[in-house]
Amino acid sequence: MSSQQYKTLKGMQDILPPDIFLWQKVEQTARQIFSTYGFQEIRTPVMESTSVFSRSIGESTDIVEKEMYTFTDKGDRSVSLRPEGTASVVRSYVENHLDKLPAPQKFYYAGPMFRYERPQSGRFRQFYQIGVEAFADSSPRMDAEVIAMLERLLSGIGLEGVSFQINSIGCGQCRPGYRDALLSFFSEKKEDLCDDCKRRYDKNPLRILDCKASTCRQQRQGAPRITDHLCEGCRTHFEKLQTLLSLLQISYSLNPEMVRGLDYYTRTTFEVTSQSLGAQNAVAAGGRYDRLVKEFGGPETPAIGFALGMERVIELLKLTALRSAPSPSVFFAVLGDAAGSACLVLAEQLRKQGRWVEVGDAASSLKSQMRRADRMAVRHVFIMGDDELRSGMLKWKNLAGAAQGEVKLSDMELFLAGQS
RNA sequence: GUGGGUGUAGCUCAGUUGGUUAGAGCACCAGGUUGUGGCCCUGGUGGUCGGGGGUUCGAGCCCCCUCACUCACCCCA
Repeated sequence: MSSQQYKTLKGMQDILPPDIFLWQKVEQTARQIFSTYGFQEIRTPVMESTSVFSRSIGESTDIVEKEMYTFTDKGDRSVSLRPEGTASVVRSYVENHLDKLPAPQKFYYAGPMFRYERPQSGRFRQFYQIGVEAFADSSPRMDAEVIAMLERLLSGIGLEGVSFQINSIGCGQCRPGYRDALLSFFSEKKEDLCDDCKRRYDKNPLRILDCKASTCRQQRQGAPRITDHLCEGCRTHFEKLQTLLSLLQISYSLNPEMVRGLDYYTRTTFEVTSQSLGAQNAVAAGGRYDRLVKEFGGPETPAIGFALGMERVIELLKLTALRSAPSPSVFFAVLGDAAGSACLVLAEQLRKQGRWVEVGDAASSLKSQMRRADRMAVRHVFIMGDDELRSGMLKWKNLAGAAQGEVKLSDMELFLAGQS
């Protein structure tokens, strides 16, 4: 405790067994499901030129203004650890001319992100996201596919009690008009808003819509809705998406007050939340960003993606899923040095077949070795001593039940094959 | 960056109005007669009571400072 000199940095943590098995399960499921939708993995560096993030996420967002791990490298360049995944993927898309691949181009990534924030429940300075990005398809069908894929992932790993919310925040055509409508609506109520919202009024008025303060909740009664201000294109896109989601039998709710923190979003936005998580209740979030590739110097390319917060998903899984750590299939309890050596050889043979095999410590008692095997939840224990070595007959015991018996050394593999 | 809460064994926590070598449960290790786990019994390992200073004859308990963790706000996955 206090005698410990070294510890992880604030907001960073080790991921250890048995938790790690949940992480692996989520990652494996994601890879499997994503592949059925034609998404391929992309790995980008965790560090980029600072401008990659500041230009895409938005110069005046909190992420860029105060939450990035930014420093100057030895070549006097400003570099930053990635605070999210999309900017890097878009940079890579443009840099590697991925638009020349058959359209649409679909990618996923998994890895750590970094934000210098005060940690709290479900929020860390190093956190992991699994994300996907689909380029060069502006159709609401792609929106529906991406959302369906997310839904299948979450149900595939056994998550329950999460809800999908969708919204459209319009495009460069219609959002300015909505923003003006919002500003004029709140202009006379500004003094009654909380201090944070007075600031939001100038900086990001859409944020007033999801303020938690009760006074602001009252003040925004009757505020104009983005969905009533969408241009023709955005409106039909949004309506079509809803039709498709219903067709796919994905349950969702409309949330016209859902806003986005990142500047690059257009049209469709969506979010998956859970009531079991505390204040940071978003499990996954995403949306369409039809102008970002162009802003990065690439061809005009629509795109949509989402990111899922691993720690939050794991937290939810821990609430419901039973934790089953893998366990050895075979344990050799050995008595005497000669038996120990013999079992070392046997263990190698069985491991070649992919079995997890443990060999006990010949220096400790049989009782102690049995206890150890039990605590590891081993399926089969074999006892090897001088007698067995001489006769070539091994004693076996099934720890789950209490069955025991003998088996010829030469029949062991057959025996195990029959048992499992 | 702002506010609240908590810091006693690996984990979860007791610790009476400040008073002798600081406890429990769980976990871990080992025994309970020759080579058999789980249940039970016994024993053992393990703590400078987050750190520093102060008050006192005496501080895990009181005061100050500090650090860490945690929850919430801001913001966000």
